[in-house]
Amino acid sequence: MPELPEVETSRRGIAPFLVGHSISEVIVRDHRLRWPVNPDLPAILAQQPVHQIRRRAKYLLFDCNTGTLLLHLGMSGRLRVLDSHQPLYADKHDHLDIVFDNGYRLRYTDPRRFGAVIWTYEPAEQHPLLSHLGPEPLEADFDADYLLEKATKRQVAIKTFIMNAEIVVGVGNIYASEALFMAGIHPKMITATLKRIQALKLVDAIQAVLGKAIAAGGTTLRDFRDSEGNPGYFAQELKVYNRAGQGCRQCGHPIELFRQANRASYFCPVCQRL
DNA sequence: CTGTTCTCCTGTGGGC
DNA sequence: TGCCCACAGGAGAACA
Repeated sequence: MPELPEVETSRRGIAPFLVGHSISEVIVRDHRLRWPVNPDLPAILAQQPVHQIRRRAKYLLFDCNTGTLLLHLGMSGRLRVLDSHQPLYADKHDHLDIVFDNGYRLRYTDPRRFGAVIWTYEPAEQHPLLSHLGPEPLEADFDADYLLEKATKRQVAIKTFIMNAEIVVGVGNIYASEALFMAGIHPKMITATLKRIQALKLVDAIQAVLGKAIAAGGTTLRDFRDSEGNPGYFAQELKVYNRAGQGCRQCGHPIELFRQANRASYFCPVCQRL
């Protein structure tokens, strides 16, 4: 479910309630996430202040005194902040609560349990899950020169390439399709044939689509909700994703759908060229 | 090494 | 209404 804009929307929603406050209690109702939740987590986190909540790729990083809590939402994860006046009934998939000493409670919900909650004592960026990640798409080191340099060494379809977190992080199936449409590039194009002008357009497109999606509070196709339970509004701005058979917003030709690397891939055969 | 496919899990929507 | 199948926003692991 969540790609970079949805994770960033969640971060912005929860941080004001939690940053600077200490954890008083951690309740793990189901430890069976992508990796089992460390049984010592409640003891480790108790009484620790959360100094900041950062995002790296699609991970949220809660910086504490002795280490960092890494949280990934997987496909169906959600975060909410409950206040002390709300009823504490826990639903079927409410797997974890982190209670803070100001009365707020961070609740992690994840029906498919593809998400992860991991404690690390080492600096977060040195953790094996983070240490091989590529640049953040919205930061300066992600540019056309970088993308071209990586692209010329590969023989992969461009959509697979930009969804590879070792190349650039945060671009999932929705925004990969959207960015390629904006850049006028066919999703099957082989990376090694990428021209400089296309690399420039693609970097611009990735940054533009992610930026607009963050501003809209993310994309809600079905599940995604921000920390207050509201949907994201970028779904209505999608140009190709989930629009198979509907007219291209630029040329009117029906949007096509095919399976690429086991994922749905949407494109306009007129506006996007190999 | 590169590139592709499989896998984890539950919920939902479409076809019959 | 019910049953069955295909598929869903991620990404590590296993495979060729």
